[in-house]
Amino acid sequence: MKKVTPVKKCERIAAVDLEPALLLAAKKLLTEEGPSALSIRRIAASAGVAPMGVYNRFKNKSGIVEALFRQGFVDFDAAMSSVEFPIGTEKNLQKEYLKSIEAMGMKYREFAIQNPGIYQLMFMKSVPEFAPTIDAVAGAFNCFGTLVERVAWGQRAKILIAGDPVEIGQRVWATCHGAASLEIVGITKLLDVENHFRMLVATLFRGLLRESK
Amino acid sequence: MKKVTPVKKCERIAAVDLEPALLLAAKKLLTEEGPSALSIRRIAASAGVAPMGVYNRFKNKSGIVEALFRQGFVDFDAAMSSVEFPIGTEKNLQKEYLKSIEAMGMKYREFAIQNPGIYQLMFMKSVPEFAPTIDAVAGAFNCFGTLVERVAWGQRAKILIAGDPVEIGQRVWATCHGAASLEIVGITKLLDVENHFRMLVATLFRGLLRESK
DNA sequence: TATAGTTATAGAACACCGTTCTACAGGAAG
DNA sequence: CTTCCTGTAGAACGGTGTTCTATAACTATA
Repeated sequence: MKKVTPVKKCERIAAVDLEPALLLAAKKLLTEEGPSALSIRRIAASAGVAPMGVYNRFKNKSGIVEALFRQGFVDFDAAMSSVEFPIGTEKNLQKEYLKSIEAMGMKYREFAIQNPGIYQLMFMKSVPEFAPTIDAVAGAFNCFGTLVERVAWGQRAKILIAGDPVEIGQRVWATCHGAASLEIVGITKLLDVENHFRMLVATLFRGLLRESK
Repeated sequence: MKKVTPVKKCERIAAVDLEPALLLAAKKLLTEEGPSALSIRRIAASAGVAPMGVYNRFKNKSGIVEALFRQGFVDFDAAMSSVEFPIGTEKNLQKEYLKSIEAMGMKYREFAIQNPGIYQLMFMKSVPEFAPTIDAVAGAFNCFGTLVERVAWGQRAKILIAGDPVEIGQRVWATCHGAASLEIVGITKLLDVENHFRMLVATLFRGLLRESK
């Protein structure tokens, strides 16, 4: 038995690239049937492979779930960053600023409503046996930076009250998350939930305004 | 085979009353080890009985989980209702009102922090295979009434802005839930989370004030 | 090209899960 | 005492995550 220099995994090219197929199948199961349908056997079967096919690409179930978790935050960040933001010192700056904030809020809700399975995985521990690694959590907090920057921008423009922009950003996040998550799990009697969300964000920012109007 | 009038279950007295013991064991498991530890076998073993002992008292797993769910809302309602509320038309009424609102908010957070397992069961679908019956959901919405009443009270006292008190109450609930749930799942970098919660509620109610101050 | 070595695969196996079935023990009613 | 019913324990079934085993396929070297 002679020792042999091992061959790198990535040098090998699979006939079909399984990893994306597995992730797609997992996302589909999570979205369409919820967390309890997210099993190794079903993911593998849905991708047309044996359960071991999952373990060959990922360490274990937490591994593939974490891949969904990370991709979720990438998509989430893209959605949030896509919202336009006032650039210069225009006329009616405060009005423009609040309009963009409202748009961010509505974009937040849109992401949550359109991706409830992923959203619950990201923010609501919906897969009980899964806990993200500290590395994945750090990646998740990156998206938070965009929000903090926009809060700080509003403070520099003398629109918002003073204070730690991280703490104030967390107030905004908590507010959006509260409404979105209650809506996802169906804890509401309201008919027009979209308008409720809009009003909630508006109320919070009325409370955050430097000058009362 | 003659038809016999059946004996009522409750006429029989068990040596030890198993139902409370099972519920206690279930709550303990949920609190100390999380939703994935909440299994029929472990609940039964923890109460010193075979798995069938659970099925004799409850229809199935959802049955015992729903009992936890219902009891959670009873305890939650008691906690919320325990917060003092200004009664008459005192001096500094607005100040007193806002103080009691802040106290309610902090009580909300206290309940969530001290009963994270139950809280997640109640508001975050933490047990994937469990969905409360419409009857249990109706019971859950009862606690919401207290909040709505206090919002309406603030409107009558000309402290808060006008609007549907149910919708405004939902804004308050969503805000508290957002901060509490993010704290429970650990999505925050803040050091003083308690103060953050207090500031958030204060911000929301600054936005809900009729007269800007 | 032929052979050796490494990898990915399928499938069985293990311990756990919720649930159901079966057989048995014990008390209540006639 | 006999009959009936209830609550019990334990096995069993199909599901879960995970590991092990044997085989097939592919890469690298002689």
